[in-house]
Amino acid sequence: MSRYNPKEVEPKWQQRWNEARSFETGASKDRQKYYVLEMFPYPSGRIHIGHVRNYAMGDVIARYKKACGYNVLHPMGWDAFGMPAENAAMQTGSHPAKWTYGNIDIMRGQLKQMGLAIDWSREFATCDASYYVHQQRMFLEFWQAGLAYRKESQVNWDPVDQTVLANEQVIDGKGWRSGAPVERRKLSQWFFKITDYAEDLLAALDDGRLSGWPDNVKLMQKNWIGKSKGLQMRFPFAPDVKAPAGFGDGVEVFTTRPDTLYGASFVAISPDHPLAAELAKTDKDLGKFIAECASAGTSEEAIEKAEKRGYKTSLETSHPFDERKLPVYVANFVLMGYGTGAIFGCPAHDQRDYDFATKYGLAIPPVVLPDGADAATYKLDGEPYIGPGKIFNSDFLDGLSVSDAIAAAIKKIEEMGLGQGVTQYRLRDWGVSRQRYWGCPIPAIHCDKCGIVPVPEKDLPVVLPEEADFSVPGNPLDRHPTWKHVDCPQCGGKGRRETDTFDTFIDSSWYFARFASQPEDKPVDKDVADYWLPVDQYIGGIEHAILHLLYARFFTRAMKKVGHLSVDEPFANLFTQGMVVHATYMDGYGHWVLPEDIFTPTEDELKKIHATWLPRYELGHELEKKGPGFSHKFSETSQKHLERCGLADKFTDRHFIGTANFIYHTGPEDWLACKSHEGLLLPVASGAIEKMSKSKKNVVSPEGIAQTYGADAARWFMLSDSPPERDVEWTDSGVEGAWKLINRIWDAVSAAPGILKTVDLDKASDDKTELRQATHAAIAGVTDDIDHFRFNKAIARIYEFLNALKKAGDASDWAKAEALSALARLVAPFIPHLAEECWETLGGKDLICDAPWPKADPALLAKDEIVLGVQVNGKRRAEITVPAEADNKTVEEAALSDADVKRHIDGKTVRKVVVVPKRIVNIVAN
RNA sequence: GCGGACGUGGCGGAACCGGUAGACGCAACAGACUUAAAAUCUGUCGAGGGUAACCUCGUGGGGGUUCAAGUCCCCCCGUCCGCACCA
Repeated sequence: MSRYNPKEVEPKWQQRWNEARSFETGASKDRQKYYVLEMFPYPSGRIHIGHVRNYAMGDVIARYKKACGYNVLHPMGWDAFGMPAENAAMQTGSHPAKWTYGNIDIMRGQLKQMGLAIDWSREFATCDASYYVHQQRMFLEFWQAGLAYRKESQVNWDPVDQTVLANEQVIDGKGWRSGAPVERRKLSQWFFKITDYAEDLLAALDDGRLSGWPDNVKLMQKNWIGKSKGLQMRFPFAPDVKAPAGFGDGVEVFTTRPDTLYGASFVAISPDHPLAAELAKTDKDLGKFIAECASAGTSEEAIEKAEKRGYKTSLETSHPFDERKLPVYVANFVLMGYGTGAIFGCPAHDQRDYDFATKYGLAIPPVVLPDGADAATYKLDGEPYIGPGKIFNSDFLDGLSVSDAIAAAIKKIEEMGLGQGVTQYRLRDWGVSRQRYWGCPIPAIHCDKCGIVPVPEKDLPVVLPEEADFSVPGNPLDRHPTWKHVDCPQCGGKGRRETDTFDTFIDSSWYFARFASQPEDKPVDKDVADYWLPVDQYIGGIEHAILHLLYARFFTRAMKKVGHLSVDEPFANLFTQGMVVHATYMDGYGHWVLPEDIFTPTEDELKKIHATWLPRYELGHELEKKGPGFSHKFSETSQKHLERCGLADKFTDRHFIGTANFIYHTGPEDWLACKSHEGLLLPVASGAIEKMSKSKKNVVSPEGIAQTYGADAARWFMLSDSPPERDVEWTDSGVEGAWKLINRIWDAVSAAPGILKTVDLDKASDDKTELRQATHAAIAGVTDDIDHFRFNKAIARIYEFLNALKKAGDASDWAKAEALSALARLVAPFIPHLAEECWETLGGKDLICDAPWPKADPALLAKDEIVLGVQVNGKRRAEITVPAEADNKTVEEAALSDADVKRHIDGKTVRKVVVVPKRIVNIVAN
């Protein structure tokens, strides 16, 4: 019996699959299709273990569905545009294209080593002109169809890097790379009209079109779209007010609480509101106030702390229902981007309005009376009342419930012609312009005469210039000496290319459609795309729950509108897998340490470490307990050591001890060890188990694992321990366990070489031995578990099956052959290389990746006898064995005559016997 | 602040519609094989009590519904995630 050697076996089968083109998807449409897709990777350099988990899951599904007879599409490509390539160019001078394609070559090789059942013939990168040309084409179509437009908008501008930053790239009001305070600027940008689909994107979440999506993702999308119904209405200026030019009608506000209109005591507009800008022209102090608001931080913290501030303008509006006049403020807490950028303030029933009114001494009249309160004596108790109740102090609304009053107020305002009920969304149009080089060029030309003009179809693709200067910040396309200078396609005069490129989220918004069909002259061949779409199973990280998935859903609708697709929803079933996490390690100097550099010290080594490091440790503890500025008396040994090293006085230095911060929290007896560059022994403490990241060095390389244990072991372990949607901790003992399993399977198989040639499994057997029952239970269980994405349970069942197989030493050859044949096929989706090797050794026909999935025989799943638990007064007291088909009466008699049961009901009267068929018997006695 | 998910042995986790809590794996311990170690194999493995059969307790805490609760309901505690001045 030879030991299993993945280093030889894995490449051998990868080559066979390649030669047989096992995973290239045919064009035949006669079989039922199944499209399984994992979110494609960004080519950052090397694959990491998280990729392995992601692609292993998709691979299980792909291989399983293929075995079940589906026409499976399982492609791979590269999300290849993006900032890291440009950053690399700035740092190393390597061109983004060279960097990106180089990484792709490396990562493709690594993925192939994983033995994934991927149709590599469909591979592409989004930075291929042959891909993005269609993106440009579709942009022009969207533009024509009114789905793309240009407008001025506020952006986060990094004055050092000279680029627009996404909100996520602004940290505490500063640019994430430059650290410079971010400015808000108005820029003319391209937008996609995703708000056109707000209602449908929302509706599909609930109407069954996305029944295959996890609830949490649907909820996040729902919140993101943020639908709210309310009233948009106008507050006319008071008769004696001179309205500013262009604003004669008054102030347009949005509210979800028109029931509280009688509680209004002010009107507030956003500092970014056009009316504010107009007023600032003649009011310097207001201009100053607006500037202050603009420079305030946009971080969470800043918003949290930001005080409600307002500037009282000279304007006043009339209340629509009574004689009151309401002052108009410019207020920092009113957002221009939501609603109309203006509100009416009802301090009694809104926290923000309450804070504001308190600060500026405005009236706070209550208009909602909580149930059970007395209208005559009711007073607010230091805070606004947000809950339900009856409206009062409100004339025609008095006595109505909140919801009835909302309807009544809207009706009245509509009758008065001051506004109408509207639906608002939090979702805003998708700004897609980026001042970057490494992205898809936007095919538009600016002409002084003709305005903005589309690049004619025949001139597509607009490709990036190869030469570009990355040595200074800013957009290399904009400062390129020649690229942007072109003639206007309309008038032939001098024009300039659009130098912004597309947000890379666009690239990933339709790649799944391109995988299905790749004609040269259009984005997709509609017939072929209609066959493959939607993706039957999409798999990826929860971090894409909102943006990527929402954009892809929008893009699919937009592609449908311009005639490329027939579906609304791109992904029928979505699975969000957890991350791979790993313990972090830090040495005594406070440096992160790679797991592979750590070892368990011998006793001698530990003594040496203690001699040097215990004083620091002690000190650290004291510092933790007492805070800085304490005096500490060292133990005698520590003191001697310090003096000998000349460190005695240094230990009062906070910085010095700070370096050892991490190790204070671990007992010295638990210290691990590593060696410094100079070869010195250092203590190492293990810390939080976190997402693997380069900066914390808690990474393991998939290549290293594959070298030691093989790709199969890595795949098996990634799927075995935790449920797929949860995080899994990478541990050495875990992979070793997987490696053991591989050898156990190999041992079982190699004890019966050629058994599938000597035993004819087509000849039926009426054998009903335990092994056969175990075989069919395993088939049924594993099948069900894979169908429900429970890979960890499927794996547990395979272990159980393997244990049963080992115990069944005396089973017939026929039963053994059946068991081994099933075993190989059941493990094939998880550990495909070993499965092929087993299949060959057993004497199976052809490749196992083409073999059909085993079928469970229902006759063998049904057991003749079952074991039932018997409870007395709800506590389990005995077990009885009864025929599976025994009726309740027989079961009851068997239970009552059991010796243990008799003992427990001795001296009591049996009141009731509950028999739950095939589950349990409960005897109630007292 | 709003919304959501989760909490089970030393660890990762099973437990389907409320029906024998702890499947399977890891770690640990004992034994076999070995000059020895590794590997492998066999066994033990929630806590407490008992020679034993067995008994008591036990799914974050408290209460409730039920013949029966990890599972359902109410309250509390804790962890994680999303959104966040959204009118």
